[in-house]
This record gives sequence, structure tokens and C-alpha cells, in this order.
Amino acid sequence: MKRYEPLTIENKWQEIWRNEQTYAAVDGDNSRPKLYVAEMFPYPSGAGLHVGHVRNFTIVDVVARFYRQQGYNVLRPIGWDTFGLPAENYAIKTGESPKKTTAQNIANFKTQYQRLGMAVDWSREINTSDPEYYHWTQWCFEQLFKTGLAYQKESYQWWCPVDKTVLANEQVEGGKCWRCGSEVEKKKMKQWFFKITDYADQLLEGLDDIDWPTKIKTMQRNWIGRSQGAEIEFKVDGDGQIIKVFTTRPDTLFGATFLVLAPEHRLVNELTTDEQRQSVQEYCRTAIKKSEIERQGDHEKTGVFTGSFVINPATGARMPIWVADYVLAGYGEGAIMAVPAHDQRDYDFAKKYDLPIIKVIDPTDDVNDDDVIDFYSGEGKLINSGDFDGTPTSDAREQIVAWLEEQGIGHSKVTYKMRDWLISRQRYWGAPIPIIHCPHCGNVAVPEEDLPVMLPDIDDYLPSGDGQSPLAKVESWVNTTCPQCGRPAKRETDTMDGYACSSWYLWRYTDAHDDKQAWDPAKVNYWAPLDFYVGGDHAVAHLLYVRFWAKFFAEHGYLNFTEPVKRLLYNGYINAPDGHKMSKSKGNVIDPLDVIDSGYGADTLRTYEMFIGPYELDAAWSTGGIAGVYRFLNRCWNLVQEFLDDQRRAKLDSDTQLELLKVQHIAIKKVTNDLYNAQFNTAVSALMEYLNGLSKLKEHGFDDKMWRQALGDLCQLLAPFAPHIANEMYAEMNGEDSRLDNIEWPKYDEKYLTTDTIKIAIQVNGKLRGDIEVAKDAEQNDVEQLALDQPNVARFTDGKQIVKKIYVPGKILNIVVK
RNA sequence: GGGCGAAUGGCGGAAUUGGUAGACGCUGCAGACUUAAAAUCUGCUGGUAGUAAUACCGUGAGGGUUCAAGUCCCUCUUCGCCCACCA
Repeated sequence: MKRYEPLTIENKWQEIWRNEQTYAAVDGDNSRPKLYVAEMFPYPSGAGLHVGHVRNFTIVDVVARFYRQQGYNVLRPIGWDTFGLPAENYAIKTGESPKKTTAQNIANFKTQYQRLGMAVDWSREINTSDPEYYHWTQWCFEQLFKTGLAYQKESYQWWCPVDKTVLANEQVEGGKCWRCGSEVEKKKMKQWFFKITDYADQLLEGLDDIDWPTKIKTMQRNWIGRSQGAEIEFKVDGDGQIIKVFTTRPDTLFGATFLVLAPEHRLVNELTTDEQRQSVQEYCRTAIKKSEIERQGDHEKTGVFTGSFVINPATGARMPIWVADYVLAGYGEGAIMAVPAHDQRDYDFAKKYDLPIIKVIDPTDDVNDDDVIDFYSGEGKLINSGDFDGTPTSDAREQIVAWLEEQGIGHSKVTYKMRDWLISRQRYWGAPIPIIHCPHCGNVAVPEEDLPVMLPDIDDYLPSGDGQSPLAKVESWVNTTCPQCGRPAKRETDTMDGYACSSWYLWRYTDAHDDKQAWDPAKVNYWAPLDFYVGGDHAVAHLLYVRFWAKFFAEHGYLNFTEPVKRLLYNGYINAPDGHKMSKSKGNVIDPLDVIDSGYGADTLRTYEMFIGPYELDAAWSTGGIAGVYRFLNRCWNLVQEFLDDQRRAKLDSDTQLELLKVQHIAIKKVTNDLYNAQFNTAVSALMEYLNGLSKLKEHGFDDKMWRQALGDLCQLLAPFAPHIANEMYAEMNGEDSRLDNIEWPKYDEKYLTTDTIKIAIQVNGKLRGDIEVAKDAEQNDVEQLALDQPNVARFTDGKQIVKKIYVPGKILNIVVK
């Protein structure tokens, strides 16, 4: 009998798929449904793939192969996300150009990809650091620039002192740089932004229509952070200046007893009296310099009085103006009205600095008075609020805003936590921002026909540390002429955040090598939006940015959809056997190629990673578990060999025939439905059950026709998970030229799933007391009689009064006795 | 502090969404083959009692709804993730 040798057959089939270009997708084919599925494209690191990648890619591959076998026109592309810090940091350390190391890493990743048996359309391979690609990243930038959505602004920005670059909010994790982990600082710099805030409401609303995990949707909603409230103007006592504040609780206006400005607020200087000047300046200087981590958390509140006052428009009271760093400059107006009786933070501050506290809300009746000793932030009825006394807080919010509007000193307003997307990077290894700074014309976009602005080759990758990109040192590149006036001008030296490159790559796949446009609208609208997008990272950043760009380009006619991803499969991590994260430093990394080469092969690895648990949960690697999956594939192989080797052919009796058809069709149904529902782990167990069923039936001998069909279906159902062995077994049975990809997915027939008799579970008072075989269409009376005749049922019903009987046809009979 | 989610054998996990809890796999035990081991194959494997049939208990804890609850409702505990001075 021929032995199962995974490495030999895998090599063979990978070559066939390469030569035959089996997995090429056909643009614009309307004769069959299309399916577009992709993983979040990998960053090709020097370390190569790890088993976590394999899980991610295999999910995509299983979906792609399954739908292809269903007759879909499937697009399953791959590309490489190559701009970014790791390659550049490596260059700084070794002097080796990022271009060179990137090329090596891509070659390595590509080989590994092929060795996993991925059904990729290789003609669409893309690489974000290739000028052919970043040409169009720059074009995208210019579309945003033309419409005013890419703009330059001087502001305090996150700055990583180690990587010597600014960072986006999304790249600061717990006050630390997402790349190197060092503590970030605030630095005032002129930076490029994309105005994602213009799309805040659309980004929020779009979440309602997409099939994404609620976890991710919630994170995006939190990130956008929409608050409904009011903007209120306070007049400064004496000089007529106006300070605007944002509040979600306009109903507490009568309880506002002081006003607080963020240290960065533009009026701080002006409003500070001479007596207070020194302390205010000192306070602001240290507060602004303090890192955000120090300003966050449960630290005690600090602040300083400016010496000025505003007038409360509702009460006419003079309210002192303070400066305190618990008020954030970047949110709302950077100023608040403090209502210490009804806000924890204001209360703490008022207590510390002995400021007045006025209660203006009487809590609703069901609130325990003991809970309201200090401050109360819940709902209730207004008190001490003039004409509004007695009004419920929810009504008062509207009425007070209406009153403010009448007075012309306020209006309702919506505020977001989300800030604009900072995209400038003072680094070399990124797409150059295609802008020319002209002393006469200002910021001028590089004409589209001059794109791409090529990234020059350099030797010195070290950032200067003064906030300038290494590109600033390349004078021949920096100095140019203004495309508008022709006079000398300088190029922008910042490069774009890598997330800009990944914000549109899903559309580039549909028209990967077009040198006339970023994408052909006909092609992109045929394929996109994605039916499935698979990843385990970038819950907010990348997944928010692609949505933003989809909305922008849809608005300008380049796309006919506004949500780029219909269904998101967010997969969990693969951890070490002990449950800890795999990491190089711990030395517990499992290399997928080692697993393959140890003799298991890619099919076992793939199938195991699908079987390990629900795809969305983290899972721990188990050496026993993978051995079990190998055993399963080996048993499949041996069964097919036995069938082929056995010269005798048997004629099966009708019961055996029915039993064979039953296990066969149960498997088809279960695997098919599970794959539609992305329940990969239970699909694999259904395959195992199918094999177990077949193994039991083989003792009756092999009926040639029926077994050929049954084993052929096994190959077919197995193919999405273990494509090499499935194709090899199928070819052995049906000839070398047969290809599972050309054969239709098996269909199940309900008539084989039910037999003439079915088992009914019998309960007495809800406890299982036995089961009986009855005809499928048995009458309830007959079932009851049979059940009561069962000795073990009778034991519990004899001598008791039967209260009622509940019969669920085909399932259960519950006899209730007293 | 706020939000989301989870808790089922020795382990990973099943359970058609209210209808026979523990599928499938791992581990373990016993047996077959073998001079022997590995591999392979067969059987058993939630707990307690019993040779067994079977009974009782059992899905984090407590209560409730129901003929019937892992599944629905209330209270609590523990764990995980995300956000966090956002006015």
C-alpha cells in the first residue's frame, strides 16, 4: 500500500497550481457570482511567517476554495505592506537599504506562502514600496488635497524621541510608542493631516449596515466618540471677551460656579491678571511639557486662578476663571463650565480650591439619599434654577438650549473624540508627500503627470532629530521648481504614514498593474466591496481609515460603494502551548515551515489550525492536537488506498447502502453549512465523523460505484482545508488530469438524512428515562403507548397520575406525573 | 470608573438557538499486532454507588420563568479585552 508522503505530493500540486495558474480571477465575469476575500496583507519581516499568520491566511484560503468549488468567480489576492519603521531601523543599524531587505523578505514570504498551498492569484501581487504602487498612493493624497481634506497645521503632536518621528493618536498605546515602546512626548510642529473628522457621522452610521463583530464596531464607536451637547458663550467680566465652552449637561447651567481653561487655551495669556501672571505661566509651562500619561489617571487635580471672571448668563453670578490640566485642549472648546455639585471632576477641584458648590438637581425619588452626599450626576428635577425649577433634567436640556439660542449665546452642538488623522512622518522609508512648497504660490501639488515623486536612494538613513526627515539632507532632491510659477521651490520632505498605503490597496488588487489610474472603476466595482476581510489586528486604525477613504472616493465618483468590507472575520491569536504569547525573547515561537518539514506537511498544519477552536478565539498550540489531525489525514489516505488496492468488489445490501448514503449526506450538509457560517472547527470534526463512519462501513466491502462517490465527496469536502492530499487522492481515483477545482461541490439530499424510523427520547418530569424507535410519521397516541410500555418509563409512571404529555415530533416526549 | 464579552470533563472545545449535555480531537487506561519498541488498529474514558441494568449528582454561585434551561430573566463572583479627567 502506498504511504502518505505529504511533502512529495504538496510539492507536486503547488507546481501544478503555479503552472496552470489555477487560481487566477476573471475580471468582469457576470456569468457567475463573484466573491472577493482577502487577509490584511502582511508586513514581510525578516523573521518570516509564524503560525498566527497561517491561521489568518488559511481562513481566507478555506473561504476562497470553498466558494470557488461552489462555482463562484473568486478573487483571492496577496500583497506586501512594506513601508515603515522596522525596515528603516534595520537600515540604520546595518546600512543596508530598506529596498534590498524588503525584496529579500518578500521573496522569503512568497516562498512560504506557496508552501502553505495558498490559492492565490499571483498576477495581482502588489508591494506598497514599489513606485508602481506609491505613484497612486500619492495620487490619492492629491485627491484629498484638492478637496481640502489634506491640510497642514501647526499643533502639539505626539513625538517619539527614540524613533524620532511624530505619531498618530492611533499609534500611541498607553502613552507609549506602538513600535519601540518608549514614552512619547508632545512637540509643536507643522504637520500634514487628513480631515477624517468630516466623515465622523458617516463612519458612525455605516457601522449599522456591516456584518462586523460587535467588539470592533464598539471600539470604533468609542473611538469616534460622538457627544450630543451644547456650546455656551460666557462673557468675561469687564472686557467683553467671549469664552466658549462645550457641555453635555446644559441643564446644569445654573449650577456652574467657575470656568476652567486648558493650559493650551489661546485666551489664557490675555485673561491672566498681572498678580497671577507668574503662577499661571509657570503652571502652563510645566503642564504642557508633562507627558499625557502624567496628566491622565487618577492624579490629584491641580490648577491656578487667572484673576479674571466670567458672568454666568443664567444667574448673572461672577465665576472665577481657572486654568487646569484636567481640561483637555483638543476636545470641545478646550474650556468647560464647572458644575461641582453634579460632576465628579469639578467637585474634586472645587473641594481642593474651596470654590462654591450649588446644587441644581433634585435626584429622582428612587435614588437613595445616602448616595448623593457629595455630588450627583444622575437625572432628576431642577432646583435653584429660576424659571426652570421643577423641570425634569432631560426636558431642561432642551429648554435651556432653546433659551440660550434666543439670547444668541449658545446652541446645541455635537462633539467628537476623534481627531484628524496625522499622516506626516519625518522618516525616509515611506511614500513622499507630493507637495512642493513655493515661496510665492504656497503649497502646490505635484502635477499628476509628474507622479510618482520617487523616493531617492540615500546612504544615510539616520533622522536628524530636529524634526526633519532624512530626505531633507538630499539637496538635489529637495530643490526643485514650482510647477505653477517656475521659480525655485522646495519639496515636502515628510513621508506618509504607512496606513495611507493600506487605505486603498484592497481596490488596487482589482486592477493591480494599471499605469494610467489607481484603479479601473469598472473592475473595482465588479469585485469590491470585499465579501470577507480577515485579520486579527488594526481594530480601529486601519479599519477606520479604509472606511474613510471608501466614503471619500465614493463621494467623488471613483467607487460605487461606501463601505469597503461587508463581512469582517476577526481571528484570534495562536499562543504557545502554555497559553502565553509566542515571542522571540521567550524562545517559544513555532515556525510553520518547521512544522511542515518535520513531516506533517502543510495540509496537516492548515487543517489543525482550523480545527483548533472557533476562529475568533485565541488558541494555544498543542503538539498532541496536530498529531491527531495528521492521524486523521493519514487515515483518509489509507482508506482511499485500501479502496484502490482491493481487487474484489462487493455488492452491498440495501441497509448498508442506505447507511453509507446517510453518513455521506450528513457530512455534505454539515460541512457545507459550517463553511457558510465560518464554523471551520466543526466542519473539520464533521469530516472526521464522516471518515469514522466510512471506516466502520468498509467491513461490508467496497461497492465500486457507491464508494467511488463517497470517497470523491470526502476529497471534495476536505479540499478547502487540505487541498494537496484531497487533489492527490482524487487524482489517484479518477486519473492524473482530474482537478477538484473543476468539479462541482457535492449537494446533499434530505431524503438520505432521515430514515424510516426515528429515535424519540422519553422523559418523565423532564428526566430522561429511555428512548424508543418509532416510524417517522408515528401518531402521538402510538408513541405515548409505546413509551408507557417501556419498563424503565413505567417504573416512574406506575401508580402516578399523568398530568400531561408534551410531544415534540421527531425529538422528545415528556410525560408529566404527579 | 465606563463599555463589550466570556465561564461546560484532566485539556481544546460541541450542542440544529428552549428539547437526549459532553460531538470531534487530545490525554489516560485496557487489549490486538510485534522478540521488543515506535507506528497502526479495537474498546473504555464527567463524578459517586453498583458485576450490571440503572440511580443520584453535574454546564462559575444563588434565585426565578417553563412540561423542559448550558441556552431566557434577576442578583453575585471570577477572568479577558477595549476605552478612560472626553466636560
